[in-house]
Amino acid sequence: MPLPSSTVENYLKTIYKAQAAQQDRGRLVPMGHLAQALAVVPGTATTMVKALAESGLVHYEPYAGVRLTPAGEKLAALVLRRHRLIELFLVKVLGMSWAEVHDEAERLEHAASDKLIDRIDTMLGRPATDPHGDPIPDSSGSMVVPDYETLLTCSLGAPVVLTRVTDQDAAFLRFLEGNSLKPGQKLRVEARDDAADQVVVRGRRDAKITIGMRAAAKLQVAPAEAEG
Amino acid sequence: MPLPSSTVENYLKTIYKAQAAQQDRGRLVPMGHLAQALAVVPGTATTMVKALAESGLVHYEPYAGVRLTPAGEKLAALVLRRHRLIELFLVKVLGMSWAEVHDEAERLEHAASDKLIDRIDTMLGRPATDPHGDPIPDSSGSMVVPDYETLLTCSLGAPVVLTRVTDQDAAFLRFLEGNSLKPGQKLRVEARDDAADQVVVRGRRDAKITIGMRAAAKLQVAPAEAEG
DNA sequence: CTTGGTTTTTTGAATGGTCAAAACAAGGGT
DNA sequence: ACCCTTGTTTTGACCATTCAAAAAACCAAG
Repeated sequence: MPLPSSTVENYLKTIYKAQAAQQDRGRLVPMGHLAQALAVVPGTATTMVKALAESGLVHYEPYAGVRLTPAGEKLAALVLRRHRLIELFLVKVLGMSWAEVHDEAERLEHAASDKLIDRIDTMLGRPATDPHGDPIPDSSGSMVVPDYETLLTCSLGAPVVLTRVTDQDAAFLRFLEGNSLKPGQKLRVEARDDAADQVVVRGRRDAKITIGMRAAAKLQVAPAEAEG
Repeated sequence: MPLPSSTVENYLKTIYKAQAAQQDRGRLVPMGHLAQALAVVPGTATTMVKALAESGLVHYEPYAGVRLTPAGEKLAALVLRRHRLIELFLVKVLGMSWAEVHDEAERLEHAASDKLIDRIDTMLGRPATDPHGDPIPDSSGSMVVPDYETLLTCSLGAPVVLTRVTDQDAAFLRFLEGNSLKPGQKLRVEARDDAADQVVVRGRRDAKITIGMRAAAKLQVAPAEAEG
């Protein structure tokens, strides 16, 4: 009944993202994974998850893991909505860099009222994605999650558009920005070399950019038609 | 050493405002007053204040009261700065009503980083006051506190400008707004009647507005020259 | 002075969130 | 089947913040 604390919101958000990250939604998230993602010891996660289960926000199976209930999923999606709208707002309206908005949003998401979030949403024209290309849930908590290819899986030579970056690390984002690798940028994958752990990309003005495969997997793309 | 929690920030802010509200800065704020302002029982305030004294943020005299040290005063001023810049930002940039921004700012002030606050400050052109006319401390924590008259003390008939409203109650602010009584508005006090608890004011388009003396004391004004 | 009433402090207990470390369960070799 | 590793839960403790209620200090009036 009482508002969820920011701790609760963070647990739900983290479970949500862990579920989304594993191909099979609906599978249980192991406690260890959750604890690590939240930077707490496993015992703490167990305690907290049992409390969340009491409140009907998660389904918990001892020694197996945890999964959001529909109620928990909705709450988590609304936290994500706040987070992503705030990020986009900070970039678009306050001119902050996409590399620094994540931490800021991480704190503001627990303090902003629904009213404020709705205003931001309206002011930004009900945007579909945040600066990293992450989809923004609507006010009822539902969200379309497009299933993109990555620079690791898309076909060689095909023109694509960078649509989503699935890593919020500030240093990584600054690197991308320095190479004009932001959502919307048109690209082609020129070559991949498994042995050398290299993916060679042609970006803005045909500039050649070489990145590792772990990084390439974090850059999602959609097919592009025209020339850029 | 660690960042102050929002609880600590709220105690400091409240002590600061209590000190400012009593004519004599430097006088001790009684525990009872502080407890009431923070909506906690007196014992809680005592406990917390002793901890603040340990950290060197306040000077505490048992059975007498509490006063901010220079360190505490600076911290409090920076909280106030965050609060007031956020309020102004919400009004100016997001178009929210001045009646509803107080509560929002009350939560956001503990979550916004210095970087964000500086950006807001810059975007608004380093404003001197918030939507209620309260002065905004600069980033070093210093602030000019002008000493205004109120609608209760200014001379009858003299043209004045409303400069500051020292009450954040949403219903009161909505009432003022409905009568065009916002900072910047030119006014004259037409009459005062102690017995009837009435202050009669001529405002926008010479509209006559009658308010009680308690309310009049909360409206601060400065002398105005020209006609409005 | 002494008494009475108000304000303040103390004490003991509760809550939410956390950790460290001991105890426990699960599941795959050999 | 057994053991051993790995992951998980339990236990006991701690910190910050709070309340309720008992005890103490203060102060003004007689």
